[in-house]
Amino acid sequence: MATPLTDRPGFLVFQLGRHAAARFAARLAALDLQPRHFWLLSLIAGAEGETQQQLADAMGIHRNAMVSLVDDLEHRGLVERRRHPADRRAHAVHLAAAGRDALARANRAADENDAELLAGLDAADRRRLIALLQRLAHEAQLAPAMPTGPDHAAEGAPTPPEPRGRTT
Amino acid sequence: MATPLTDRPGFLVFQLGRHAAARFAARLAALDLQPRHFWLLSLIAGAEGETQQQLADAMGIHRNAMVSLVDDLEHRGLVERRRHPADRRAHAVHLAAAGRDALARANRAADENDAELLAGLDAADRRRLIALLQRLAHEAQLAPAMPTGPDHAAEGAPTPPEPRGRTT
DNA sequence: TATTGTTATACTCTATAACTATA
DNA sequence: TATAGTTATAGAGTATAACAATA
Repeated sequence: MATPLTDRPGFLVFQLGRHAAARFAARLAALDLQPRHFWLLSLIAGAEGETQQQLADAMGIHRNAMVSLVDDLEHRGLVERRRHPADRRAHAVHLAAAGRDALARANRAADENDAELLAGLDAADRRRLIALLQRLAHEAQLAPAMPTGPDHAAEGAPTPPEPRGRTT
Repeated sequence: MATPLTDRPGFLVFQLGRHAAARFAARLAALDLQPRHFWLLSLIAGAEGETQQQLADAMGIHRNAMVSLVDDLEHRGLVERRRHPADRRAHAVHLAAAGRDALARANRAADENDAELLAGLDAADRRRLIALLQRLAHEAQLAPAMPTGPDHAAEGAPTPPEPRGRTT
């Protein structure tokens, strides 16, 4: 007998991730933002002045896709592209004052979203679930997504193992 | 202080879901299948003869998108569209013999994928995590995705609360 | 010679509307 | 009048290649 779909952790995280992202997108629409914008704003707030390449690595996307993402936020006046102090090819991406406000509002929307997602769990189970998910993310070597200290130079952001969808 | 991204359950399930889906897609590519095909095959195997509309509801997609999905599997000889016994507008979607074989192989790929995802957890923690995720999915009223009994007529598949991404 | 940011292109996916045949 | 399936269309997202500037 095959494992039922609903007993598969991979399927469950996929389905829950899609659901959470859709709900979050609906909430963020009032702020004219998308979940990826919130992710990027959070990254920049946690490490100001990083290059677009570094930010793209942290989000697991290509640097080409990062261009339009930074464009979006810059046109809204939420971030700034400055000259990189050490590399004239690169931009140093910084948070603008309006970006801090927008991030604060988006964080409140994320709080609501997480509260809704965890509605059926008590405090102890919430802690257990988050700890287990963090262990999975760590084991999968997913980008830390928010470097907390000054010691995050070169070892992060492993190259994803070519998750191509099609062979044709 | 705002909650770090990596402490947010919504972000964690999103990131892990994306990762698991990408890894699974890479494994399934050898079978010329995508994760959504596996999902659909599993649904049909669990409830033969359902209409495309019912299958679309279970997967949380529009019936328009279901057409090409069933087309894909039918062209590969994995499923069959038969006349619905009670409604001549509808198709009854059934699994072909080759579909059972393909599903068995895809289930083995899913087993590998889940094992990789859970690599860092012992058996007890795996059970705890799956149980917690199932409670979240149940609370979010996500489609059961695999009706186990004959008593799943009309009450399932709640309409998703318009998760539109854009206002413009 | 390699890397950063950028643009262009094609491809996939999604969302919506319309049409038909049935109910 | 409403629903199941289908088709067509436009939009968004993704992946790849190429280029200029700089390392």
